[in-house]
Amino acid sequence: MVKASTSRDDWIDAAYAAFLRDGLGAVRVEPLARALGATKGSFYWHFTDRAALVDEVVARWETEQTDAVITLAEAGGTPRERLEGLFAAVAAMRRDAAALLYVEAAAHGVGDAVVRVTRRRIDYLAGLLVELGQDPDEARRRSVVALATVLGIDQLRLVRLPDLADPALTATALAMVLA
Amino acid sequence: MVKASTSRDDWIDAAYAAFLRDGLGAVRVEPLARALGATKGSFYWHFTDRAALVDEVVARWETEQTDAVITLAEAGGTPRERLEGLFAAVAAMRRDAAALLYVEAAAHGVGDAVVRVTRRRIDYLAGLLVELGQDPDEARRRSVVALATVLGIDQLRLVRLPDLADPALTATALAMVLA
DNA sequence: CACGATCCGTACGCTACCGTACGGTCACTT
DNA sequence: AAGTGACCGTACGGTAGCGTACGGATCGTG
Repeated sequence: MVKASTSRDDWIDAAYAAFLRDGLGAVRVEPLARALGATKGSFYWHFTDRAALVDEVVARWETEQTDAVITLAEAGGTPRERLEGLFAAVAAMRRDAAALLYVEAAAHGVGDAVVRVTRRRIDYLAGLLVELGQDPDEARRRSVVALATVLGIDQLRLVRLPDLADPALTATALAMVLA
Repeated sequence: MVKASTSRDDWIDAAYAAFLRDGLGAVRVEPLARALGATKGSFYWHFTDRAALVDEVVARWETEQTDAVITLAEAGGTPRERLEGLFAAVAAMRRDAAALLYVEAAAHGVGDAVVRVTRRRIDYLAGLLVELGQDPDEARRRSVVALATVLGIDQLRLVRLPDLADPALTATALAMVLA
């Protein structure tokens, strides 16, 4: 039996999936409607416009890929455990094309949200490094570098580089941050 | 006095500028024509289609942002000097939105070229690190991490993070690669 | 049963872009 | 002066997407 109706959350689910696969640019109303077996009539009932859907996708990105990761890391006791938990959580998470978000943010009107999330990420990591005894300024620089590395690796993944399969990569990156 | 005609190179110049500013997606025939004060009639005389222009842009990206950088680094004598020259050249270069290329490559049919350039970059850096006595596998991993870091920082730049202005960032990154 | 609210499909106009057709201009030749 | 080829403008058709108008269906409730 087919779905009777398409809820607001159905639209967000589909949009988030499209975002993970191909970036924010892939969050388009008519293709999503086709994929859902619905029409724009439904969409424009649940949302005022495409931008509203994009906002929802970015909000979900923040909770799933920042709140959740930090919460997971906080499970650790010592700062060292939290740091390792953070790296493990980030390494394990499926981010797919989410890296594109930084690139597409401005064009889609969600630049502010992305900046805020970026700050939170850097602040959290830098805080851990300070707890581990690093100099605050140096900790901040290393945090920026570490975040950049994750974003860059996601980007490299998009062009399918074999080197990225190496499981030792995470260990190397962690060592480089701590050294 | 106005330009009499619009040469093939004029088109490529304008396209490359648009690429640096907003990525490959901004390489569009009609907007470029407007910017050049020309029309599509000129464009389709010089190029078979938009893909041909995109290919030229990517070729230029390779020579300017990979060939040139490696050539510059090779000016150094010792491996250490070449490594520092490489980092300095990369830090000094205006890449702007070129980071987007990794993201857009597949969609615009230039994935192969980007993969080849990426290999060259990693190979060159890994070679230097091996010369400096690092284990080949570890050198490769660190090279991947270093390249990813540059790409990621370019991405962060797109959302205008203040931390990126810190001139010590390059030194930190270099130290992390060497440590 | 009736009726209002909720939800959705269809059809439309609008914009932006790609690529083509075709005619016109201008500078050299001969 | 006529011809030729390089170069370009204009006009067109085609596609893909956004947003709106509006009519119809369905369902809960009095």
